[in-house]
Amino acid sequence: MENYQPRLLQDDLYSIPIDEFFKSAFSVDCVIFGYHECELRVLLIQRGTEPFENYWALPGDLVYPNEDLDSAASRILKDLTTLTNIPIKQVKTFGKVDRHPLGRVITVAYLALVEPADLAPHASSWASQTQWHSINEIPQLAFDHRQILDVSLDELKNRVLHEDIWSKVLPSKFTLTQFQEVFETILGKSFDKGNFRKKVAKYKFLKQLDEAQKNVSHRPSLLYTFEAQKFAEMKLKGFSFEF
Amino acid sequence: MENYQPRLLQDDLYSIPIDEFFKSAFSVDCVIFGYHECELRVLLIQRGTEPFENYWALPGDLVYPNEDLDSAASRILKDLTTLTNIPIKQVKTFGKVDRHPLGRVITVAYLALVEPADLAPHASSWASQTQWHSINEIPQLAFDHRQILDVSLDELKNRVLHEDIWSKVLPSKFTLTQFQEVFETILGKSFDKGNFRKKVAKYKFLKQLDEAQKNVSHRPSLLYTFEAQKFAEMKLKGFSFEF
DNA sequence: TACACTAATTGTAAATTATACAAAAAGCTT
DNA sequence: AAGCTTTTTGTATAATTTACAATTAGTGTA
Repeated sequence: MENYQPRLLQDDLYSIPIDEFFKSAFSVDCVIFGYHECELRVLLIQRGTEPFENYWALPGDLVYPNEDLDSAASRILKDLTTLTNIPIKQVKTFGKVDRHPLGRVITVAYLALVEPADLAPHASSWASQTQWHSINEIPQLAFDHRQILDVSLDELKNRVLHEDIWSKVLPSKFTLTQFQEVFETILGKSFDKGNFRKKVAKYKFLKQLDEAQKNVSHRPSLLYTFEAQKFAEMKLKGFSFEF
Repeated sequence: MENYQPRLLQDDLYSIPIDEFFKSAFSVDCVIFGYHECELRVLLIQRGTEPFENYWALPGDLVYPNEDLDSAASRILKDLTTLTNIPIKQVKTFGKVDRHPLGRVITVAYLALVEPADLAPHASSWASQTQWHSINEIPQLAFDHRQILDVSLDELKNRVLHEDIWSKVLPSKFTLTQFQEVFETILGKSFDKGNFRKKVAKYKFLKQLDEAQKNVSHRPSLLYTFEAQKFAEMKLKGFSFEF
């Protein structure tokens, strides 16, 4: 390691031994949003140890010395929710010197959107309490987690327009109304039903089935499926929703 | 530090002493784009030491133990360009286990857009060669810097539509043609002049001056200034360019 | 069986915006 | 004064958005 000297500032920096740079750690914090029937929630854990004992916090963990950053995020998501096929992507890294009371720890925030109903009741290997919290009723959070949550919520609004993470919270056959509700809930706006449907009809990745709802006390809706392949093609060409 | 135990996996992880987690380091790499007269370039340095000796690389440095992440990025930008009032914002963190041959080092990429003409010839405190490279002629880069550059270029295209970083590469009084050229160069498209101008005329943050170009051998263009205040207001309301 | 009820689906006219050009204007140059 | 170049304005058409209204297809009820 001795050759890797910081090179920009020669004067004061060279007086810091290189070992001092290798006394920090990094963690991953996961912002796991859950969408179910027009409700947006986030998964929080209650801490069982100091610092911030008993505070609610985003689920997170230190990254193993031999573990990729992305792998760490997937591991945490899986341990918490048992879900493995959910895309979890980086949001931002938080690196204030004093953000962790016990040492220099920077944390990388990751974001996922899941359907809570998909979760098997998760194993108790996790000591602390785990709970969904409505996005409008968030308790005081440990560390800088409130800031991380706010940034992640903005990022969620952005991603739902540019990526297909919304597809994970819809059943395999869904109505256009359900589709619309996902966007209305996450973006916090509402759209004219007729116009929304007309806009959406152009998208080739929504395929209409020869099948309709049953046992609803009104005109049954036609069902659609999501064709991930087609979406990927359009995304390559720069597609994004414009709601 | 002893209380901060990783909590997710209890079995194998608890056998790793906590100290092992504090043997990593993090660095900041700066992707400094330069725009000048329809040319987009990036600032690279040539490494003077192993690993990757003599390779071109993004300017970067380890983060001081007592230095915020954002501060480290500003420091590097300032040392390299002497510029201090340029916004430099995080792009993404790269954290593959093997990305650095000499140890576990994750790096946080930052992005800035500057006007090369603003740079005072920068001090020689930096040992290695520093050079602007056209975005279309990038040599082989050290580490995973090519990937970092690619991701950052995408991010630049995105940010130029959502933020006012373009304002730093225009003179304080500019023509609408100059304004248009910035977007054409960075986005890699071209726009109809008349239509572009009509669209842009609506934006209140572009203020027309009672002043025109001089000594040009054609009809002189009216000059405009950028009103950052107005832009900030519109951005709060969700404004972004739609080119 | 017919009628009411609900939400799905389709339709439409007006307003707005985008697009592709063309024409006119204003300096400098010769 | 005529020509050159780029700016600036204009315009007719096409395309899209918007705000509603009307119709439809089921279920539940009289």
